[in-house]
Amino acid sequence: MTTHMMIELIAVLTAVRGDVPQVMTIDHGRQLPSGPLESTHRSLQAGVRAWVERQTGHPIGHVEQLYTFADHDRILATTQGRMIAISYLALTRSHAGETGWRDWYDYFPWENCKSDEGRASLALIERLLCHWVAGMGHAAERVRQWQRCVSLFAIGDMVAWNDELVLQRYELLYEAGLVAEAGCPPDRAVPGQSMHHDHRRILATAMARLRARIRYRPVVFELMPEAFTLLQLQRVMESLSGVHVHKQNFRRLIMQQQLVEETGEIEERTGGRPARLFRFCGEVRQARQFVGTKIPLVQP
Amino acid sequence: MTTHMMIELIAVLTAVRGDVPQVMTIDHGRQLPSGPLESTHRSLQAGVRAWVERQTGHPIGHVEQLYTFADHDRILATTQGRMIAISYLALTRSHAGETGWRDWYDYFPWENCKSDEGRASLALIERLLCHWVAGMGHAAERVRQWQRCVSLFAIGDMVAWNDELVLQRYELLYEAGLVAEAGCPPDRAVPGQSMHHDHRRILATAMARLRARIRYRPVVFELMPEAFTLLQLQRVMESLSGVHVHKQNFRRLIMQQQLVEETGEIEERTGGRPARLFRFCGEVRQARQFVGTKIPLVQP
DNA sequence: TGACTTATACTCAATATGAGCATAAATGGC
DNA sequence: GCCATTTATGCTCATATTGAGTATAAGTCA
Repeated sequence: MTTHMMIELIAVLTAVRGDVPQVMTIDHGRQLPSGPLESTHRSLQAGVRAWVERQTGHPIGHVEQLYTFADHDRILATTQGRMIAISYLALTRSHAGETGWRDWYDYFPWENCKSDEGRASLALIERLLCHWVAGMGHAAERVRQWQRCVSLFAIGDMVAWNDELVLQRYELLYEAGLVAEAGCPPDRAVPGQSMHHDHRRILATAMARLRARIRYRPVVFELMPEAFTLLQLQRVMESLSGVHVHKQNFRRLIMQQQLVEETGEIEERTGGRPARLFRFCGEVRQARQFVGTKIPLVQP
Repeated sequence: MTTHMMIELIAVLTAVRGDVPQVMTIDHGRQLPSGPLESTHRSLQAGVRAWVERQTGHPIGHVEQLYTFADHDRILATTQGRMIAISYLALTRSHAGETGWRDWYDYFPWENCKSDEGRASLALIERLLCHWVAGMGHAAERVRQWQRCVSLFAIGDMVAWNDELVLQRYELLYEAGLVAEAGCPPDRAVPGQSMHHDHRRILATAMARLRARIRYRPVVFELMPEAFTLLQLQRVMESLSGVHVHKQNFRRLIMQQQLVEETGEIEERTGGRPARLFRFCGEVRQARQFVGTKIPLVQP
């Protein structure tokens, strides 16, 4: 009765260059880095950590388990066993001159509502989904699915855009047959690069998790350089979440939570008035490490 | 290089009887129900679902993956492979006359700050932790660990109790050698029943997850009967989170979010003035299923 | 009847939040 | 130097949310 399983560890390694969130890939951007759990790994997280550090040479800060699933498409022919994939979200800092990094929004253009490209992509999706729903047999089903489209893609201003529903939006597009992974011919698919297996799905899970995390936990700082201006921090938050932030309110919240302290240095090349540099005060925070962060993420 | 793995599915099946949260166990409360992933299971969640429904006869509502880990203590002697455990949180409704249900707080008395027993247990823990910290060599380490005790167990009113840190508190007690699972003799251990393997740890993870979920998602209703009074709902929330709620504010928030609608019936046996009965309006919610819940959980 | 319990409606002060105004201090072009 | 432009930073203000309490209604039980 006991079936033999192969365990695959999949990492969504994320960094930010400038203010563009990026993900580490292999196979020309078609796959996430992954490898089998080996007997030398002392734990699952140790396996991921060892594996990622071997690949990138960078130490990883935050590592977090995402999800475990049995991959349907990849039954192991040799052993009759199944493939179990355990996915992780890992964060790292800078990465000068490394290969394999791709922009998040190459895979999910519609998740970047800040950019023109993102908005164009959303407008196209709205039309395609409308067409998909229109082709349905039952009227009740039409209404139900259109409601789903409306709430997930914030169609028609009746409902606000929720930046954490990355996975649900991808799944809707998959169901609607609008992504290449669902067998859609490229010319009729929604914009955005596809990936092998269900790796784009895993990336969506990671994005959703990170967008949720940065709201309540000071994990953004894992992605920031040692010293940064408040605008740099804001830009990173905005690029991760894909939405705009009210500048003054953002500063107010960051300051009053005492998440950061001044380094004493000044950044001169801001393009305007020079800005104070800050660092994350992790030392102070470690004592009360379980307090949350609250960061205001609002609409444009 | 490929190692053979055995996959075990572990379920933390939770229900509420009256206003006491309970967990389904086997082996006289010493283990969580668990079983191997079988080749007939079409997916991991299907495996858990089929398995739990076979055990309890109840349909399960909400099922959610908790965590996957490699169990260190249980290397499979036969195949040289490792044991991988995938744990799930499952919610179900009533369960009259079934065996195997145990109170949450039999395992974690200190998590129930509402009860006298819980407060007594916390007072004892405070003394034991104080003793543990005092016995440390380095002064810096003493300070660091005491800080940790203070913030996790809200010692001394400087920091508020955080009901979601169930796992971190258990891990601290484990590190301090104050639980039976860590090899502590029963007479010197903290009150609370132990479990085999790391099942108490998994239960802690589930409790933490559920406490976090009920804040933002309308999952409480999975545990409620069809019709209920607002006080019943409040009592369930309080028992799950282990803290008190301000009655009037709780009602205000529930009502203004339109999570529930009146059934038109009246509950007469309240012990006081009769109360209106409500039901969860899931139908209405399904349309906008991605909106959150906000429930005020405060201190006594 | 009166003590006690629960239900329910309101009030009020303290914060938190969203949006904007105003000023400071740099840049570059003329 | 002067001015438009950019970013930084401090401050105000209306509104919404939250925590806590008062008041009253409508039952039970002794």
